[in-house]
Amino acid sequence: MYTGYNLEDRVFLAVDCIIFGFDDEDLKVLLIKRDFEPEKGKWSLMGGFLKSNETLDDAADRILHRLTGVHDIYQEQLYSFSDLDRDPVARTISTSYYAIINIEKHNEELIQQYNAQWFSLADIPDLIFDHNEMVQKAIRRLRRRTSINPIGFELLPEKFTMRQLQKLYEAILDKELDKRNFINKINSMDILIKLNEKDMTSSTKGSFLYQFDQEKYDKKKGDNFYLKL
Amino acid sequence: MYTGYNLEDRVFLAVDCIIFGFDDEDLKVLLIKRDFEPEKGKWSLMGGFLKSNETLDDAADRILHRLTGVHDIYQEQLYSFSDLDRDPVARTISTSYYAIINIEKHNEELIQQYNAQWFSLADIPDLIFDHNEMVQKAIRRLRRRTSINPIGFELLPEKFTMRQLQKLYEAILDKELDKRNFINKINSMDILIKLNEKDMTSSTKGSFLYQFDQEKYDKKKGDNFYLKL
DNA sequence: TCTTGTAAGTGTATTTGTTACATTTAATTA
DNA sequence: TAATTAAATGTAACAAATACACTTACAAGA
Repeated sequence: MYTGYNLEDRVFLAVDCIIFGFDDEDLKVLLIKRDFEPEKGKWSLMGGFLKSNETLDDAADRILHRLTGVHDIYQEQLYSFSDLDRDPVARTISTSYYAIINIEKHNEELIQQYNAQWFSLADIPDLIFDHNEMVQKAIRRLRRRTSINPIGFELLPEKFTMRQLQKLYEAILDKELDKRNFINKINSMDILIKLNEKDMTSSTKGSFLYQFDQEKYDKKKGDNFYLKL
Repeated sequence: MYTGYNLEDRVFLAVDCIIFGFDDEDLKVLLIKRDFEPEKGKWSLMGGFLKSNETLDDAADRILHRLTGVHDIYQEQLYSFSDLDRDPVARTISTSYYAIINIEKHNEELIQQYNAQWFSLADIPDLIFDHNEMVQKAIRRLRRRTSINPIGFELLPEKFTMRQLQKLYEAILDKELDKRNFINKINSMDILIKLNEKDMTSSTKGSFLYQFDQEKYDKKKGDNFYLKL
């Protein structure tokens, strides 16, 4: 005899994704305008229900792919939300994930199909259910994670300037950083390759492009390096 | 018409609790010997199913209370585990929580009733399902949390010596600390009250007892003080 | 009562890391 | 060729973290 497995205790388990992107100025979140019930017409996170043949990670990846066309990007489970009345239709627990993607690489058609739009953190509208809470939690987590893991690179194009990287960190941490100190700290991590190429769009002089050195990073990962900005 | 709410997608949602305690020497975890199926006779975390009228936090509190007799102790959601075959009986997702309790304060009768036992971290046996993974994740989280939040005090009796506190941190972080540096750091946080009382059991000289100053701590909490040990 | 043993209690110098800060360079455009 | 714009670069002052050794209080036993 099995204890506890009462069919009436089963619940819907949703997965909602906070998708972060960066556009050279601002950190942004991708939201969809719902054209289905409940809360049709309101903004919300992209989400879906866990299927019986997939894990939560799978579901998050599927949901993200459906909206952006990309797979296998940085993604992390955030928290499971379970307020009794969080979903008015049925008792639904939601496990939230946050993902960070290169804003240039998503599939524009899909985004339009879902009436999706990028919102700067400062302009996030009222979302359905507890989605605003999820976004806030994701921002806090992303900030903390940034000091431990150099995940920021996922948000930039393959080649980027120091200035872009600094702008990104400033957007994530929501504070200004000193240019020289920033460069020194980044260089001391020793996980970037300085290219013999310049980006000429930003100034007449041009600024050197850098690339993330995955190999070096993988070697150092174990050392648990902490980047204090 | 509602999208996605298909009854067959519903799952069992379990809550499993990693319960930490400290006995002056070692950090320990409370495990139960299952006298019910599945995996009867094996060691596991205390757990249960989420009921329709409670949140995950509620469920974690209920489960913890059932085993230890205590309510309202430090407790935090850890992670939701969802491997397809993690539970052989039925598709079950488990949200794990970890709790830290004063090892002296639990209800001994309840513990015996559940065939529960405290295990040092080094001696944790094979557990059912993915419970070992949960415990490992909880340990990592507890270690990280310790440097941000002085949650360690929850594990000690109300009055404690500096040496006990140091032993506790050494057990949590699994490394030796310098006595003088430790005391200086703890004092610099300024959240302890030094009592005019000594504990005479540890030495002939006796060592002063301290108490956690909840009021001072609450005031400082906002400053997000970081304790690097 | 004096010697011995045990853990408690205490401060500083050195090293390391963090911050603050200003000038020169390279190229384009007027 | 002068003016403009952003890029690139190094150091000194300050703060924080670490390493480290001797004295004190008391009890127990000689």
